[in-house]
Amino acid sequence: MRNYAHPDLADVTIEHALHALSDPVRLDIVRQLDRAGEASCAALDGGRPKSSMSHHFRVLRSAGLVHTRIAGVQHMNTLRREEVDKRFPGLLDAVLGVEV
Amino acid sequence: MRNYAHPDLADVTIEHALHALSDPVRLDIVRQLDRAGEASCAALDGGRPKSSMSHHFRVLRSAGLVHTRIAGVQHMNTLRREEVDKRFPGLLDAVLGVEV
DNA sequence: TTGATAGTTCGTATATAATCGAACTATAGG
DNA sequence: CCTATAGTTCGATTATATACGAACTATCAA
Repeated sequence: MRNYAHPDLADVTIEHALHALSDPVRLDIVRQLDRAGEASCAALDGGRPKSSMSHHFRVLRSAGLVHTRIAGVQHMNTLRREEVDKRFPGLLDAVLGVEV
Repeated sequence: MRNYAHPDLADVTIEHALHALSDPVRLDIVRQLDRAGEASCAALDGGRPKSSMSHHFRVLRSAGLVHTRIAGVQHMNTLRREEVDKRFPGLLDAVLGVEV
């Protein structure tokens, strides 16, 4: 694995983004990235198996929500905030702003 | 069927709402209700079987997004706009405002 | 009361998604 | 070169969703 492909936000549908956000594990990841700014996969796993997390990060990347950069042995994730905000204005604000 | 139970929005999670909105058929229903204000099930079916539509309306109701009132032989649906806006501020604006 | 209309419920088939162990790949450090 | 670490990929299992025909229920109108 040299590096990841990240889709152009123009190619991401709102359905795709909503689906990615509708899973509790992934929503938790997104919330943590929103606070933390950048984090490795391991830092966000909450005790779940690596293969499960790998699956969820893949879904988040394919929905254009998360960017993953390889930094040595770690894969560092960030929210694609600006791009997502441009493509889906107000969506992340709404989702992240909810009283839980 | 005398009438429907509609959940209190306080009992609806954001995950549940996002999941309900992530299906293209249901998103289409929500868009149409947003424009039309109120519509029967049949008016929104786009040629799909009644049993399929019944399923999707049930999901939308259980996510607190749609209210259904029985009017004679028809079941009239509306978006629960105000309540959803109070529970998930900005969510419907974001979802309905997207460039398709 | 008969028939038409609108929608539900049930059952089943099929598709999609989540979970996670095991084997694998890549990088860093000793 | 060896080992540990971080994460991926594969494959199998299980869970959850979707799709939709068929039979049913409720209402209205003739």
